[in-house]
Amino acid sequence: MAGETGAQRPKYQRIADDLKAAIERGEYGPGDRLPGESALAVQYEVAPLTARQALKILRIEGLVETKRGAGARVITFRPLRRHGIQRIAREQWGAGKSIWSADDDRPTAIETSVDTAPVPAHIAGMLGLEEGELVCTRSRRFVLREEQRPVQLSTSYLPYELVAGSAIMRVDTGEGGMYARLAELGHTPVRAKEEARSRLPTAEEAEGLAMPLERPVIKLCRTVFDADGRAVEVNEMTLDSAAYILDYTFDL
Amino acid sequence: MAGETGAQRPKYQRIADDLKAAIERGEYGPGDRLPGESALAVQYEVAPLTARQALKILRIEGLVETKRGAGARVITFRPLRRHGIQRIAREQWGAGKSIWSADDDRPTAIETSVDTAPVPAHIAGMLGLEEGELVCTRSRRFVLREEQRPVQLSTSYLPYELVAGSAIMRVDTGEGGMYARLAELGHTPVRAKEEARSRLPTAEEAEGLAMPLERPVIKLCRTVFDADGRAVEVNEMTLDSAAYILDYTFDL
DNA sequence: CAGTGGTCTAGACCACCAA
DNA sequence: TGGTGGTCTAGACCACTGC
Repeated sequence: MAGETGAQRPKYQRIADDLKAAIERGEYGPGDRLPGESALAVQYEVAPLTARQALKILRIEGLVETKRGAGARVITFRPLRRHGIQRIAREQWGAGKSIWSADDDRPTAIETSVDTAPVPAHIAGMLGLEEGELVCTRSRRFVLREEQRPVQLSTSYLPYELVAGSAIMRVDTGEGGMYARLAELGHTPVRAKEEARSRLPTAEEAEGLAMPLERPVIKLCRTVFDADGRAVEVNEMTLDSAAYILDYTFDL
Repeated sequence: MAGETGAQRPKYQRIADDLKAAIERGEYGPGDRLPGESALAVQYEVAPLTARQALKILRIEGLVETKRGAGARVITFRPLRRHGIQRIAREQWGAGKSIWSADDDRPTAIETSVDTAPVPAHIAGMLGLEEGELVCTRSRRFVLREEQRPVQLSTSYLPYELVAGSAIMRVDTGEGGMYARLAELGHTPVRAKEEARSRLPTAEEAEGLAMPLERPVIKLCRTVFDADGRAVEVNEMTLDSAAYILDYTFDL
């Protein structure tokens, strides 16, 4: 049977392929329990560890969720679509809307904390600050409203000197959000830069996103500039890589 | 053990953390060989499999490259920065430049193959074609010139009816590339949409990119539209997730 | 050739969940 | 409380690399 492309595909890959295909066919629906690793071991005549490696693949891809006493259950897999450009377009916050309303799946909010602290070393350069200068930090955790599932961690850094005393330092930034307030302060955001890369999560990130350690996160870093070219905000985001599609639409 | 700091952090995670820190400190430079798994097993007093799990983490993050008879060697890790927007700006191809010249790391070359085939099902909708209609496919493989390292697979789909007989169906599309030719055909690209998501590679993708099966790829799908809003090209790209930073800079 | 990593087996203990 | 997955051990064989 084997012998086509790369000689023999490992057993755990074949088992994973089978399970994926079964999920694809609808044989296991969202919430259904997959066969346990011991059952798979018997069925495929492999050692339990080999069966587990197969399940691990599905977990990395976000197809199943495994819990210790429970089994492996199929996830309702509908990735969020994040519109990187339209969502922070001026029409959004200019009209008093939250930037989230530009997304297909708006269901998100939660757990905002505002603080003042010395600028972290890796942020200082991006904001044009010296070591030791103060920034306002706004940390948020976004959770899907219905499923209770956390999908994003976010921390914004703004120069303290710029936003001190403004509504940006309050948990509720008011109509139009942070960008509308920045505009009122004379620093209208006119340009943004987003950098996306992928890496494995830290223990804290994995816990905060309720995701396995072996699944990568997308680190998204947005820098926003005013008309003078000054960086007024750096937003570091952490996304579950299996939960998101990033979307950028632009004119040439 | 001595310190109870880790509490419940798995041993293989601790070992991986140690190795990452050592690489960070420069203790192991690019090309250096890390201790083998048996050496690690002795050093940390764990089973060989546990040591291997640690090395697997470094391999997923792209810090080391493992080969069967050789050991684990530290990678020269300089992620490529891909400018999603500027690189296909009209000034680029309009001036006769290759779109790659917009990137910091232009060192990329090819293996182009052009073909004509029925449109794949998942592409048909994006191009507004019916099942069975023909498309021109341009498949390429991009390799870092110096290191010989493959970093991207790419397949473009264009409606056959649109490009039949043009230079787009030749391997060398001429000055300014495909987009300049599309403009000459009366379908000047004016708008683009890029979708990025992450998943584990297929066996073919992993082989084509010379990367491990357990490290995710970034699937990047670009659709390009002309002034009439017609989709004239769909480009499906596969990127090594450890090798790329995606960069989108835009006005609000 | 000796040594390496990749896969696999056959056990074990533990933390945790569900019935 | 019984069964689950998460971690770990102690072996094994094979494919491959470098000498």
